[in-house]
Amino acid sequence: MTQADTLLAMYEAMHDALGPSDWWPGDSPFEIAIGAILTQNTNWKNVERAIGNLKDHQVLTPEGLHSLPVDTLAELIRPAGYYNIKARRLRHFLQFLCEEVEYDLLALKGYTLEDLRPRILGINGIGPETADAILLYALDFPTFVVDAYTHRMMGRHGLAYEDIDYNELQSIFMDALPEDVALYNEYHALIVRVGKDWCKKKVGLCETCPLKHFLD
DNA sequence: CTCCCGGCGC
DNA sequence: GCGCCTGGAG
Repeated sequence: MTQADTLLAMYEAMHDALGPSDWWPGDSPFEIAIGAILTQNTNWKNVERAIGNLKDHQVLTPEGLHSLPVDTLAELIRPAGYYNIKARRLRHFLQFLCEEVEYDLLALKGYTLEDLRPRILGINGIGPETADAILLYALDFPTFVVDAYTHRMMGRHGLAYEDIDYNELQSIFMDALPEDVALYNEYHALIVRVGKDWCKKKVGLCETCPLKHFLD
């Protein structure tokens, strides 16, 4: 069985067990992008509270959010944690949107992935995972999102060494899988779901895991 | 107490 | 490479 066959079979196993994920949760591409920044090392439930606050104050638009003083923004996103840092990170992203496309997020779809990804990574506060989440889930670019769950799951299955870096792990998936936005979208979603419920940090609940047949 | 769909600055 | 940022749930 080749690496590609294994990764595709793992996808099938997770999808058969869990069904479609319908990701990313969010009512608009802009909301998805904001959620990607707010969820950095943070439980999604807390992000939902923060986004709810932004909606309640009717500022979940690029111009509306950018018009807020940073302290006001921080207070609104407080439930998401790291609120002072994240308020600044959101403003860096909004500043980029303003300068690059005059707040028209979807205009970024006209860029090539190769051109746009480095620009997104150049925004202070947006690293590779957040950048790829925005590119894939908000803008439909075919880039694979790697996160802590991906590292853990691949490590425990002997498919990646422990200190593999982001780009290497991303390449394992992108070299093996067909370039398919819907597949990348659902694959990462399934990894997160398995990571939360089975492939936990301290101990994996391997006995009941959808991927148990892929252990040595 | 640990963990959470990380990233930065030192 | 390490400390820091932070609230909320379990």
